[in-house]
Amino acid sequence: MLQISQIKENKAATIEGLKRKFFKNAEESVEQVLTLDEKRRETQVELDATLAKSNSIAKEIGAMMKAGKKEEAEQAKAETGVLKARSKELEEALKAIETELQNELVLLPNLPHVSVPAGKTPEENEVILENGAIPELGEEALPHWDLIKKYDIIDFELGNKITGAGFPVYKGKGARIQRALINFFLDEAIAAGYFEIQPPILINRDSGFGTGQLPDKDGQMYHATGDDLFLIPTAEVPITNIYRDVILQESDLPVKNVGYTPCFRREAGSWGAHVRGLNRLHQFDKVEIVQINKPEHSYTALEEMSLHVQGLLQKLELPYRVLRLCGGDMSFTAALTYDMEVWSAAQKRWLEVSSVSNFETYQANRLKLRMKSEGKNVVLHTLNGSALALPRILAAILENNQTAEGIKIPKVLVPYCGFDTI
RNA sequence: AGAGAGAUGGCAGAGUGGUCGAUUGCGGCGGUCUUGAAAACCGUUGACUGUCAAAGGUCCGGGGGUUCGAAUCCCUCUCUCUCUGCCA
Repeated sequence: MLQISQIKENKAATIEGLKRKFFKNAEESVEQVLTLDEKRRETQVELDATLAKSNSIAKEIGAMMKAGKKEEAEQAKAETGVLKARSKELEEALKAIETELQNELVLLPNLPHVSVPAGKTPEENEVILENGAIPELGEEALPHWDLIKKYDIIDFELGNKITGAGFPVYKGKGARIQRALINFFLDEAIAAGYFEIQPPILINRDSGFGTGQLPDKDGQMYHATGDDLFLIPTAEVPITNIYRDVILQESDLPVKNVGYTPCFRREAGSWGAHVRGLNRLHQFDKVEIVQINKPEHSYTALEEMSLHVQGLLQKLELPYRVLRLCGGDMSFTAALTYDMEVWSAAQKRWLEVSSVSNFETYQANRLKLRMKSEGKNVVLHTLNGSALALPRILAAILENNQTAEGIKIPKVLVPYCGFDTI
């Protein structure tokens, strides 16, 4: 959620930023927000004055009662009736204005960072780096959905039976390489200074709101209606919400957390081409890194996170590229996002395996996540990124490393797996 | 799941209708003393909002109500603890 104070101070820049995110009616929305805020302040001021008067009369009545001036007290009581009615009126008005303001504010996406390229579609994302040799496979090379059958390591049919489409069953070496990847990713993050967290994977509405999944994206999450809880789409949600309504000390920063969780996404409406096999699932595993930083350090942290993710891909010997997303392709809440994609040699296309973003104050403002600095509360910056999401990494490993003798496991994973070939 | 008890400032813990935004202790901060430290003693110390600064407003788990006035009374929700039951 954008900060009203920021919108007020940088009205033109706000409108311009909203436009770069292809937000419709930017002028009108900003105007509406500012008008509502003005109205809110006026109402608040009048309400405060009315309450102040009531308070002082109530105090006087107390004194009169003590002094035994009963009649005077009765008279004063009669006086408060008008004030009471007025303050009730104002309170209701204030509530209505605040709700309206909140509803309006929540519709505004985050503003893009200056370095975000113009553009609307994925084609307009900027490729800023490509690393690693693209493997050339022979004609007989198989896509991963055939490889998993050939070696019997992941079973989609069994998943269909137990749950439904998009819930694969990992078996034998398939299960073991999953576990190896998770441990490898966690160990690497811990070595880079991250603190491991194992959060709940069901979240309540407040948490969903805090990181921006609610109110508008509830259709993307699985909903446990009996308890009104949601299955997390990413560990970002519970790990960032640890800091909801928290005021940190300057010395606590930066906060660097890492967590492994399964992730659940309904992916309603996004099924179709290019989603075969492991490319898109309803349940998948992911190790997520989350940082909380002072505003002046957040972009350095973003680069650091990007390099961390790239280091993982290098160690796994996967060819990858880094994209800087354009305004139109970035998520609602991000100010700057790098996507990491690995080359899938049999599908012959890039697969997104990580998305590293700086949200600046957008989430922190909703979360009320601040730091106390020189007596003032400063809204902090939040960042997060996948490090990494498993299924597409596994797909790339399977496809890129296939040989006549089997699939070669990347060296760095061998100690974690306990085998070097599938 | 059933019965009972409870939720108050960083922590502990008073407060049952009128200078209570809240006694007190610990902790924190400042000082005296000391070569230095500790101890002791003195002072100070909740948060949010608002403002140039004030004033003002809000907050005693959340929400609602009674009252001129609520931490205190009523309703409701959530959570915690104890006992019983069940269970990985």
